[in-house]
Amino acid sequence: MRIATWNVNSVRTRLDQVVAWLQHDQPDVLCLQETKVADELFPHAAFQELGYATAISGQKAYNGVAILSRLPMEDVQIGFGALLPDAGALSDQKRVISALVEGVRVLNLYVPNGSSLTSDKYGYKLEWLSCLKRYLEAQEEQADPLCMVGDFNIGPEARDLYDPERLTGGIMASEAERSALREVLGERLVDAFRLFEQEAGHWSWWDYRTGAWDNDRGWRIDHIYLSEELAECATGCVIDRGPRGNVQPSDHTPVVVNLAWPPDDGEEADDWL
DNA sequence: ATGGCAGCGTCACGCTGA
Repeated sequence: MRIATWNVNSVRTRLDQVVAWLQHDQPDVLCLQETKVADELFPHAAFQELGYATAISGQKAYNGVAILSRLPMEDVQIGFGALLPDAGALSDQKRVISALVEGVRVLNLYVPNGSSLTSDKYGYKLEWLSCLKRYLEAQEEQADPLCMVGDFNIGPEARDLYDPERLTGGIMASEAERSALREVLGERLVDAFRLFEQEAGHWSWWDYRTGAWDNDRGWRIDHIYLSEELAECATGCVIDRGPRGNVQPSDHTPVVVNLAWPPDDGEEADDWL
């Protein structure tokens, strides 16, 4: 099973690029962030024509997440509110959607950016991450293997930033954000990309401004996290830089994980014997 | 220290993102 994540910065503006990428890469599941469209205007048909079912949680102009799947998708859950009745206003912005695919809980997140360390939005980001931690505790009780993907708006380590000396401590690289993310991951979730690649220089986002793409000044802020039973099945995880080089690109590019899932029945039988 | 680029909503430019 191949699962991908891509912040497309408007699914309508990027529709042709997303369709082309789906046809080329053929993931089983593609999770989108920043769809920036109200549900009634979501371009379902373009994806259905390619054999992908759609699960969406959108709003006008900002945020918005979607899951596209060519495998059967069950039990779609929208917002923190689906598992946390007391999530309240933290569930208002459309940043959380999940679905069960082949017995895997695919959780698609668009973590708030936070704007700057002195902004109210920064406090909201930390609050939101703390709510996510509680949400995952509730999810764990359901006992489904978890594949948590999305735009985390955090570079977890120095090797995830093009200029760690200058950027560490600032927005998306502050200790409070990083430690909130570590709390979310706990002992349960591992970064799929880092199972296969230890070096710096692998980015998923390049600022539109100041020639960041041309100078390869990027960050790795789009991640795929796996619970243990899935991590054991991971056979590769790559960042596909290609779409960032498109004409009129998103500022993010897709991240893809390959899983040998469901596990081979024969192996299970061997284990059992 | 600041703005730079892009999308949206609604039609001139402010808000938001990262």
